[in-house]
Amino acid sequence: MEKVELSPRCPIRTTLELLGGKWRLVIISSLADQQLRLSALKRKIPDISEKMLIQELKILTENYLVERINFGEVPPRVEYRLTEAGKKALPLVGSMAEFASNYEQDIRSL
Amino acid sequence: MEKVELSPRCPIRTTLELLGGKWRLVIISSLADQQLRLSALKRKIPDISEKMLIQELKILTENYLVERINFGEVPPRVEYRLTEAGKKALPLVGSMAEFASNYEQDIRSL
DNA sequence: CTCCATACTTACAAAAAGGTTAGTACCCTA
DNA sequence: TAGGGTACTAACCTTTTTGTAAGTATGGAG
Repeated sequence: MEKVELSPRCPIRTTLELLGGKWRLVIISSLADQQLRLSALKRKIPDISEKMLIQELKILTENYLVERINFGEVPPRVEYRLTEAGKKALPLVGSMAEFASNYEQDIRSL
Repeated sequence: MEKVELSPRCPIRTTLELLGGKWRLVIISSLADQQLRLSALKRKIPDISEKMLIQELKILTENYLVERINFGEVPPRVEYRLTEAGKKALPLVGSMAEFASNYEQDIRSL
């Protein structure tokens, strides 16, 4: 729930602390090519609960992976986008996609 | 605890189901270049509990990412190694390491 | 015949993650 | 002045994950 303080130098652990869990990478990949408001993210990730979405966005923001832009309007308008550090998680998403596709291949031919 | 049945086609989800959690990728990266017996893995990952190590190895084995080799000796001798499918998780470990290193850079210059 | 080493199991408990539901604040519009 | 749309909070509960501690099986060495 709070800002992550990194454990002593296992890069896997570091990455898991920042990006682990069911939703963070899904959120990041949803922001890959457009900044979106909360309501749009909700629509893009239909099965996430509102609580988790907001909570995870908050953590990602606190860790400088996502930036929150408040337009100060009423009704509220807030948009989220990846920071430069956050964009660097995208190759990881790519690796995961590739692993998944390889895996399904490999399993079928078994 | 049981063999994973894949959810309908989100590659991130697929990969998380197979490799998510605190230990699986650590185990996989420990087996990257040598097949090891349980006791050796325990030494290599000192802070994993025996139960988790065995449990996660079992799941990885059931999902064809790790192979269990039983030498049928007494006292028991069992070794674990990555399958071809398991080796394909290594680039993912690489991406995670790179992300972590980038991240620490980016954070420092902030 | 007792003990040892190794892999593994089981029962239980604690902690973390995720989900549900109801509510708040804000100003605008009707 | 009542209601609507949007982002967000809070209290509570369930489920999942992880950890702890004790115990099992095996055959050979002493």
